[in-house]
Amino acid sequence: MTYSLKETFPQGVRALRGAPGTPSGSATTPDPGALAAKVRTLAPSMTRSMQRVAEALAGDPAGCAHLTVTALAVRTGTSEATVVRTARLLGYPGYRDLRLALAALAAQQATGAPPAVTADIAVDDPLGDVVTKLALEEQQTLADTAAQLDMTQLEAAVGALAGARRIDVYGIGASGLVAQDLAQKLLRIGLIAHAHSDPHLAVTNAVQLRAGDVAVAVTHSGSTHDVVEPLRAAFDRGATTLAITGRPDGTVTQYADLVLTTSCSRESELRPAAMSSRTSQLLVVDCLFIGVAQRTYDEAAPALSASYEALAHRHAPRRRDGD
Amino acid sequence: MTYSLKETFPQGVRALRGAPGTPSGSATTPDPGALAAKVRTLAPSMTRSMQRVAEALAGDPAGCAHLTVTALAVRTGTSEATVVRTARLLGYPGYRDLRLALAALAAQQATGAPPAVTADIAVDDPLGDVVTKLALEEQQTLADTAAQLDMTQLEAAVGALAGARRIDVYGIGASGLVAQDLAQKLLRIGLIAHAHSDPHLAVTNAVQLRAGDVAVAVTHSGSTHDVVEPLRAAFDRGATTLAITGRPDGTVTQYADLVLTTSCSRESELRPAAMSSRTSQLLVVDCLFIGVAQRTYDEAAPALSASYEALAHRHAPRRRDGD
DNA sequence: GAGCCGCTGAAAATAGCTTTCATCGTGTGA
DNA sequence: TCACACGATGAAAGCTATTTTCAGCGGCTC
Repeated sequence: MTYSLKETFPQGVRALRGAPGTPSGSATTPDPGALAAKVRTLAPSMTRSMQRVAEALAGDPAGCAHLTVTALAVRTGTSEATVVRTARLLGYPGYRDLRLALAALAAQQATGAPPAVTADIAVDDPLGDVVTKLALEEQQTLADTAAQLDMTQLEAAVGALAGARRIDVYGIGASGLVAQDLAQKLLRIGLIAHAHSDPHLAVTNAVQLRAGDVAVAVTHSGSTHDVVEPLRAAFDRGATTLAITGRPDGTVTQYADLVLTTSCSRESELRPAAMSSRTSQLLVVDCLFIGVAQRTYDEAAPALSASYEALAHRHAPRRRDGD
Repeated sequence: MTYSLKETFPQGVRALRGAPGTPSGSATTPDPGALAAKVRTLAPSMTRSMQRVAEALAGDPAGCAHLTVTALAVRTGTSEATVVRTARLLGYPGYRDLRLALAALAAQQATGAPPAVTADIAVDDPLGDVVTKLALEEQQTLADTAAQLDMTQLEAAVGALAGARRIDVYGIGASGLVAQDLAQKLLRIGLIAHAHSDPHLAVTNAVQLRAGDVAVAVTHSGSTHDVVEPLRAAFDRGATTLAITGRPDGTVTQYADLVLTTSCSRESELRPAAMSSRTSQLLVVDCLFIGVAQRTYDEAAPALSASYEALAHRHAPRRRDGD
């Protein structure tokens, strides 16, 4: 099987440093649950006709599984080419494989409990409903994120971080907090990590990096200039660069050796995507943290306890546990 | 689709009246579970090579789902024709459809027996397990938090924030990020909110508060001195004080008019409670935010859009969405 | 031991999937 | 405002995978 994929990845450049994005189809069944999430994640980067196809897929996976490329093209009022393009964007080598995943998904849905659909949070929802809906949405986001996380990239990212001489993390706004969270955690296990939210300082720091260092960019949009620039600087200096983004097609991935994609829950007016992406980002951060802690256990464990001890007296009478 | 079926049903007549044995392809999922049984039932009526194929199918449905006719023929040491014949005998119009059913079956099997048990994350867990376990744990935390949240207190807190002249949020370390998150969100909907992580500045600010202002303390331990002090100062000055804490018996609640309790998931060595409390805290913060946004919708909505507009140009070429 | 029957796989035929390419619409810069 | 460039799109060519055909071969019967 030799799929050329020419049309899908025409950029070419990235390939030199190992193109990210492909969901490393190695696993026997790459969890079909990821499909719905992927559709949502990638929808913004789709063209109109591709969105029509994606919509049909998400709407009736079981039905679509029975259709040939041509049939699906007709049903969605598009062409075979578009259907195949959509399949590629969703991470499958071609329509054939998408169809298999679709069948699997349909089976899972049929087996699994009824979806328990969460309606959008409305302006006049009573507070009790808000809590419930929010919790469910976030739970969904977590499941989606876990399902579509590229384990190969994650492994590589953990490896890079664990062996890094120095780690810089860039993030602005809400993503800035996630960046800080990552840096804080890594510091606690004895790594040299810093989060930068000031764009100028970030770039200033980035140009100090070199091979063996790691730079991490956290951005939901994938194109936040103030975050892309530092990463680019680090990339140019030869540091290993990692992007944690909700948009695998964003500009940030051009300068990222490794990409970890976050998925966003349904957005609503009161709760825009940028705000709900946090959950997903934090899960990724935690995975990175635990991964690194495992790899460097001998140094991480004492470092972790040490930081508790250090903070213990900061708490009033009662028991110790760091905040 | 025009399958001639000549070899399998050479009688010709039956086809006209709807051949039996065909799993009535109309149904969305023709029950893939039946496959194993069918193999057993039909095995006696199979030729030797067909049995070899059927055996392979029953033995490793997931694996076979990935194979083309040719590949399966090779694996079973038979020919394409035999594979197709087997598929027909099993009741599918052709190999293509058998393959779909196979994928569905594999998915069902995978879903049916998921370990589900959230054992502690161990040092030697493979990364894939870590991701799954983490996601499950966090989901559990969210459910727990939502379940035990005191709606009366939440209502009251939302009311206080919505009508506040000025809002101060105190938090240190990991909780400091949550504090910042709350402040950022409230700022976006036009409230005057600030997060303080510097204990001295926090106290300095706290003593400026008075009735009509709101002070929020975020602390997992409930007794972080650097957070309790500012809240106490605010409390003494007559401001409305809110504590978001995991320990409703902590010292912080002594100076809190309102208390929102967060719940923490099981802690493990690699993932101490302080670190996992974040999820719960953030859910509470989001509930507060949405609650306030609902109450002040007329001002909140435009303020929210305004902040997107303001940030839009910060993103490189592609479509807008704030970080 | 010879003839018949039907299983079997090689290869031809076809259906379905993938790629290419020309066209069209849209947004951009002069 | 117009010309230009670029990306999206579908028609059709090209190719792969599936299906069908058909000749050969082995076993079974007489």
